[in-house]
Amino acid sequence: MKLNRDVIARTALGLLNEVGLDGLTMRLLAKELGVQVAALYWHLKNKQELLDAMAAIMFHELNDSLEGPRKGADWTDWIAERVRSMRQMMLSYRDGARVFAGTYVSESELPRSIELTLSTMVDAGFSVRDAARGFPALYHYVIGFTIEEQARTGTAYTDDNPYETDELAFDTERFPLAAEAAPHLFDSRSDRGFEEGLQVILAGLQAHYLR
Amino acid sequence: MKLNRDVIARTALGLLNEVGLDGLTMRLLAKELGVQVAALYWHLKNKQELLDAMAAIMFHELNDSLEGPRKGADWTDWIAERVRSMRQMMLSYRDGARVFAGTYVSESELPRSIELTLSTMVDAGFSVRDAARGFPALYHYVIGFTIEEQARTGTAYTDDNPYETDELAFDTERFPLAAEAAPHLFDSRSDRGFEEGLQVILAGLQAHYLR
DNA sequence: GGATGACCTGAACGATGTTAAGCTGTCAAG
DNA sequence: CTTGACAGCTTAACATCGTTCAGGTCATCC
Repeated sequence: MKLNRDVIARTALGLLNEVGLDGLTMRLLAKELGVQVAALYWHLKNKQELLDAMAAIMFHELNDSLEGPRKGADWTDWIAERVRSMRQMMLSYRDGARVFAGTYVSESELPRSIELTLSTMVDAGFSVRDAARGFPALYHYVIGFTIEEQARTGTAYTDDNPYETDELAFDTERFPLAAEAAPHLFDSRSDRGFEEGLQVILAGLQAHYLR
Repeated sequence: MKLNRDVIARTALGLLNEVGLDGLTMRLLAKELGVQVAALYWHLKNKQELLDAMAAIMFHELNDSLEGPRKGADWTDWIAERVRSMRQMMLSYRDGARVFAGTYVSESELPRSIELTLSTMVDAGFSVRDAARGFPALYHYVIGFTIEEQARTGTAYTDDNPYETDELAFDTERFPLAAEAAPHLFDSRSDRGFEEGLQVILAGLQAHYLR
């Protein structure tokens, strides 16, 4: 198999799910490709460039089949679905959020993705300014949520993951509200929590800009 | 000076601002403390425990002087101020968000901090459930925003930081909205963007739960 | 058929986190 | 006052990491 930037990055993403971000070494990646380590440096300047290429593929995966909303569809449905699929994309790779967040994507799909989002919101009544200022709230929410989500199940703690203490318990006497809220705060079905935050922010965009 | 977990972690936080997270090595930290590397492992099991200790201090710094809102004050003012100071705390250390996010804090201040937040929201009319489900939207927003913010000015790219291309320009023909929105999307005064997202989510909490 | 250049190997460099074994002082027990 | 234990450190080493560099191999073009 011919080696190139893209094959390397895809193989790296495959390995990511087996070994996690900290376990992803250049040597391991080279072995997986049946090649010596130094060969990778013919195609990539350094490891950061590998991570960028991985993030680019993730971004591509998210946006290449992206279409605008159907005529007449509610803008919130379309936006919500985009945000959900962004989380799902990151969740589909171990440490996916850490790889994706803060890695620059120069993909040509970036402007198209932005344009589609803006036009959907503008069609719904946002000004361009408001759409551009408002949407990042959702973007940063997904990033933050998913990073925290994956940190809880991540590799940072090989054993004794402190997040896995069953039901963080609060002192009912001193912290009655926290104790009552604990099942909601540490719900293991984090889909619920994600969805509710998403709805809150959508409601916020509506309330803050559309009336 | 006597060495202990706390002194080590505080020194590490001091070093962080000079060398960044990737530059923060155990050897450098030992040198700063006038001690041999292995000495650190008497006080810490491994580097992850150092990071946890650092995050714990950051959390402490944020919450030890925390007070509830004044009687009669608007709940959004108090919540907004907490969220702002959380961002400022993370910004006050290089790579602060990466250190803080996804690092478990077992501080005894955690329940008090949660209790204070919940009670403020409950006083404002939220049910305990809604407060517990709604507040994380803000929390995750700050995390995501600040991580991205610091990634843009971080150390991942020693030179040629691709975020610093002056004014990401979009093709005005093909992406008219994106081009028009560019000054808002890549505003270097990121305080503005942060504040607006914050207001959006607060409006969302209000709209989604309080009517 | 010899040169060129893309692509890869082989071997090394310095730096990293971490561990094992041994030294040193303090301080309580005898 | 001596002795022994133990906290706290040093010294030395290990495996592994990202990265570099000089030198190979092999198709391609003049």
